Amino acid sequence: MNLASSVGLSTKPSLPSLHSLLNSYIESRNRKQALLLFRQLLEYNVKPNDLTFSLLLKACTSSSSSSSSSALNSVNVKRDANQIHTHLLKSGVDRFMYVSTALLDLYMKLGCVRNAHRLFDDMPDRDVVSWNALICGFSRNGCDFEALKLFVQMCKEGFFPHQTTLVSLVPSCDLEAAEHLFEEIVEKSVVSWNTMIGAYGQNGFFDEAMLAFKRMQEENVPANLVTMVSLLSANADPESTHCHATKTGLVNDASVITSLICQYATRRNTESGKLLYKSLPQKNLVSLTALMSSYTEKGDLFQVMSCFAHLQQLEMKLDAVAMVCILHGMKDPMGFCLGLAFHAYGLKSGLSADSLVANGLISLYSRFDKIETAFSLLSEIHEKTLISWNSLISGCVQAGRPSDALEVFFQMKMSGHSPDAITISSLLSGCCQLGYLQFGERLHNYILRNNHEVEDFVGTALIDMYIKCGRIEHAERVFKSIEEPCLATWNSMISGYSLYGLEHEALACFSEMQNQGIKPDKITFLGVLAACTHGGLVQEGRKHFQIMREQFNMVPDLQHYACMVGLFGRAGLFEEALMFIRNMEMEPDFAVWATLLSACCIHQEVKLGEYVARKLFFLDSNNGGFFVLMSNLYAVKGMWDEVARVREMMRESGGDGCSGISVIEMTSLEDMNVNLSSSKSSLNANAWQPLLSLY
DNA sequence: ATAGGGTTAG
Repeated sequence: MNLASSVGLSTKPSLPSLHSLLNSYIESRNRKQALLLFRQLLEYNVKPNDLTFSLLLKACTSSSSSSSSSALNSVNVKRDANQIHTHLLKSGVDRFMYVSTALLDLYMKLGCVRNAHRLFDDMPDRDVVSWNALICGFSRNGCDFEALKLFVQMCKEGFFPHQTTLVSLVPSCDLEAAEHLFEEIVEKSVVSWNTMIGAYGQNGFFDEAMLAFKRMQEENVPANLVTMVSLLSANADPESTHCHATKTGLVNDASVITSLICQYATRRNTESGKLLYKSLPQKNLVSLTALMSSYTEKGDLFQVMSCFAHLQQLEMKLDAVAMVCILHGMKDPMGFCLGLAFHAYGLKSGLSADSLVANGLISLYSRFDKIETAFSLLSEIHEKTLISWNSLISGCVQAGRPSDALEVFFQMKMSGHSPDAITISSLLSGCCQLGYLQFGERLHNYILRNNHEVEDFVGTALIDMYIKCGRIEHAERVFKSIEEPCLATWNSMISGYSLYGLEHEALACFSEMQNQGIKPDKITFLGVLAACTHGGLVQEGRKHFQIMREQFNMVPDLQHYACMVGLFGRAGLFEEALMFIRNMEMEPDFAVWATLLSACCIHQEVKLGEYVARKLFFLDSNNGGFFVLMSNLYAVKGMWDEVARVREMMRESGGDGCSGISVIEMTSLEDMNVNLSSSKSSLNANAWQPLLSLY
């Protein structure tokens, strides 16, 4: 390839002319051209100086590849940085501190922490700027402890920390230390305030973020667009922030608009999001992605697609993030077809090579039980991240193939990844499906031994696993070890007690939860009502149903109604049950009537039972469950002719009444094969072999 | 120097 023509040079260039060319590449963010020019300069035996390197490094740092969000992570840039490093040493320009510092900064931005550190160690002299680049780099790459250690070392060596260094250290500290650092800053600039607001927000201290913002206003430091963005990501109220941004003129900024769209989306307000997007003078992909994501959350596929049409009208192209967002919205069969079309778009545009998009595709295919496709997608990812593995593991579990999930988990371990909270909670939920207590216990041990935090998700999954595997006392122990259980954790425990017929424990748990200031949701009430039903606590059930509607303004779902019908029916209060069904705000479904029929069986109510069975037949004649119930009801009353008639109807309708499968825990591979080789489960004994000796 | 859209989980 002719390098000269590719960068438009035909004669030996002078250094100043090369520098001005490099400057133009920096402006157009063209890393590749800048490097080509540099290579050509070497071919022409022009000696680069410190400015040449400085410009070249700037071109690398500011480079933005066409679409991928992970531009700076690419292997290519890392390779280029290493080459520049070599030439830097060869030419002796590394004696210029500012050039070495620029390279150090690039290494840090690429995540090459070790290279950066070595470069720093090799530097003959350091100044505050190079120290800052090093400390800031460690902090940005999540090496918080290192960053703090270096900060101390820097102070020991007599350097006075600059405000920048202090700011960059804030994310490395826990919050209290950050506050101390912050108070150390005498002249607090907008940037310092923004950093503190951001730190509060990222740690979930939303009230503190708001307080810091108020203090900042009191001290007459004017907010800028970063303040708005940080506030919004600290869950600030979108309306009042919107108001503030409008008054200060900051609402004209695209990133503020994007953040507002997102924050309105958390309140399910897509209408304001749409208006904000429309107000943008320059449409851009990031804001549009935020808007699409708000529609995705709401399940409004039509609006997602019209956003996509809008994007095409503007002749914009999707990038990886936008693609992932769209794929995430494909949740029904129609969506799956569209998802396939977007897979094709990804293949044509090259986007599907991005591991982000590949992960999104894996979840898409698993959502529709296409596990084989998901498997092959994973195998094609070159740099498999933990998220890629997790996507497939959770995909298998969701598709009802927990043993495949375990197989993938084993492969993941082999490839050198350690499970995180998401891996573990997915696997635990897979254990529930298999009733595989032993493996669940191993995961629990793994969590304890590796000091994994038993946080919301893992804690809830553990409790669920123990409950579904018959060990309520273990579930209780886990529950009691959690200091501040979240709503889902409380819900698990309440419905667990209810499942075991421990209605008083369930109700005690419910009131304890409210004492702790946790607001119940619909799932909580499902557990509470089920507890009342199981325990025959009619009055308690009535009371809680009323509390749910009147005190918490919730509209009951069909499941809540079914629960109540069961409560009345089991107590023999058939008139109340029927009145209740008549007064429902929605059409009773199969489950509601089936609950009543089952109560008829208990109380041998043949006449009502026949009436209900007819209802059920018209609602869903393919669901044969009510045949069995009816047949049992007649049998209890000794009405054998009727039993025979029902059995005959059952045969005619094709229902065999025995499609259930029981799974019991297997303690050896032989057991497993015996128990499951003939069932629907895709359990693969070979996959389990290594697991048994895993820990 | 501080920041904007996204994926995996109960």
